[in-house]
Amino acid sequence: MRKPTIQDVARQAGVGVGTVSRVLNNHTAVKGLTRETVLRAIAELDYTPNPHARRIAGGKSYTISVLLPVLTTEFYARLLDGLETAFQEARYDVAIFPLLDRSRLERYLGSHTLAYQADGLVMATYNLTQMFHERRLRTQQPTVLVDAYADNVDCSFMDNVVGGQLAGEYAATFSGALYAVWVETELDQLFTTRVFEDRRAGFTQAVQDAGRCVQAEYTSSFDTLAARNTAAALLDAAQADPAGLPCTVFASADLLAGALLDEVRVRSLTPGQDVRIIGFDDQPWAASRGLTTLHQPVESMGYEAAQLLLSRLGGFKGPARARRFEPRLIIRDTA
Amino acid sequence: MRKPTIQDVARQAGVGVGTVSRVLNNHTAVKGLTRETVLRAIAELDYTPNPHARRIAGGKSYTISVLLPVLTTEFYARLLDGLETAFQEARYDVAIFPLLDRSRLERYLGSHTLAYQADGLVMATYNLTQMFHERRLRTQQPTVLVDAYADNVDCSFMDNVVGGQLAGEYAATFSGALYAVWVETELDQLFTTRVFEDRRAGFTQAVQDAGRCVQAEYTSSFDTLAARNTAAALLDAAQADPAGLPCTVFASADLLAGALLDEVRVRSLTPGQDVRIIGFDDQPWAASRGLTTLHQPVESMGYEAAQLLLSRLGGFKGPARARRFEPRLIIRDTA
DNA sequence: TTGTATGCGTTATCAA
DNA sequence: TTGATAACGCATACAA
Repeated sequence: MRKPTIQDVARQAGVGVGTVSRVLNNHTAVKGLTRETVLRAIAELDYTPNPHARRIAGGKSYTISVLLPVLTTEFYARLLDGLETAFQEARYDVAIFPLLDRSRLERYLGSHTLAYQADGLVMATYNLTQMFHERRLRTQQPTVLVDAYADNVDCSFMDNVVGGQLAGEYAATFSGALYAVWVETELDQLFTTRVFEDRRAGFTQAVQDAGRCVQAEYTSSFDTLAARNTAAALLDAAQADPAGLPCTVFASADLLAGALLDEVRVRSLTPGQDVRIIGFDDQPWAASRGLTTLHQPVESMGYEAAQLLLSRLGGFKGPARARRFEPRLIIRDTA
Repeated sequence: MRKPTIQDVARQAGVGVGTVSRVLNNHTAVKGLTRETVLRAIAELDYTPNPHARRIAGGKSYTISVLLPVLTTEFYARLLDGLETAFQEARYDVAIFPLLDRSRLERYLGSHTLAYQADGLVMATYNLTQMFHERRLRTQQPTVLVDAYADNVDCSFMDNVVGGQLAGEYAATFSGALYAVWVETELDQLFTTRVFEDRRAGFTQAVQDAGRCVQAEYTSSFDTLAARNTAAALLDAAQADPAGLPCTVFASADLLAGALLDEVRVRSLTPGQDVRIIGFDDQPWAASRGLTTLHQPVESMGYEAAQLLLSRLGGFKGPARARRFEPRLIIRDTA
């Protein structure tokens, strides 16, 4: 059976197509009663507007392309949630371009689909911007950065420096040795982010300000095996040092904190007592494991990024804006 | 400046719009000369057809939705490559729906976008099909499975049983003990696949057929730390056993093989001599590390899946077809 | 083999 | 506030 069109709805409601269209788009106040009638007709016919027709008539694609690396899925799932919620509210489609690797990025940039496919671009990785600039791809479309910061571009970012500071301030309240585990900066420049550097900077600053110093710092790649080995090395050192325990460890990502928690347990040490642990990210398992960590308002960051872009699409011409979000310390059992 | 339309091209080429359209779609032989003229005009104007107009005029979306889990990115990047190549040739767009988690699946199924957005569906995970059936979502659209098999649905799949057999046959040619490491079946039912069970079945069969038996089997989750621990346990056992070395190990995924290779090196054993290793997947690093492994024609599998779907879209009405692809043993240094 | 005309389902413009 | 109607850019049936 044929899909109902706006014509069918208009007929059913006994109004003109224009009116239906206006209801659909929340246009200039359609009179309450008429609006009701139209909405009822829409419901009765189970009508869904044809997006393609809308696109050609409107001369826009009503689509936003989101370029995002596929890495720590949890984070990006939440980010997408925020983005999609906002865009759906504005009747925009979201086309996701998962950057599985560099060759796929090339593919997207090469394909002309971006030209027609998108009214705007969301880029969820810092270096992508650089790439766009380098390659003179100063994309025609309005662009917004999420979870990244750059001048002259709208962006919605997480203040990882503050996150690190919160961790540092809290860690400094505990007596005993202070340790920190950092994430090795990735080699792949495409997906490089500054988040870990930022967390480190904030933490170091806060610890210094508190007149404390870090006993030892460790670095691990973002990988369970490496994290576990690093945890073991850290605990070896702490246990060997007469003044090493109790100690407080800032693990700059929950993945690292989890590995440390495992290793602490294996050694029959008590988390939160012998070894206090502060993570970062508030992964889904963090609550059940009692991990003290920093929670990031990722959805809000995504939602706001979308709003920034939508305002550009709505004609906003002002200078680039930056929206800052702050992680929040969640105190649980481990510290 | 306005984007050129098909009208502009027709004017520039001195032909009718119909002719331009025909050239665009490789329709009924347009005379060679006319074709040339049109193509030149297209090039001169740097014309790109407006996909939205095409969609509404054609009454189709010319878009294929691809639902795929985001797991072993390497594999899916290659799979997408095969799919996109085929669909691009047929002037179909590909909309990717990365299933980061279950809630996102719900989102896709719930949103009406699939209805208009796709003429066909590619599903890259076995259980998705089940879900579609269970939820009576017997999708209106023609559907094809990739890297999965089911009755009554077109599918293009990798024969992991044969892959396991090849590994088993080759392993059986070596004297000494035989070991195997399997991947723990994932708990998340959504993304469950049968690939590891299949590899195991094939391997076991081949080893039995060769009159050999497996000394010991190990299971590991798909994770570097777990893999490394498993490798250590295996080598502990082998080294403790007077007849344990030299031995041959089938690691049913390169991730496991890599961890084993690391552990072998750490113990100053010689891969390919003390411990022969056969992996599975042929990851990008496999060649440089000399890993003997099974290579899967993933791109071809994707390409063929696309062809199956395209033939349905072209009106093919026959019964469900299944295209089978076989892994190929790549012998390098480790075995 | 090619050109012309019509239709696709919206949005936007202009009257009413 | 609403209805009628002209775009939007392409595919396709039909005519030439």
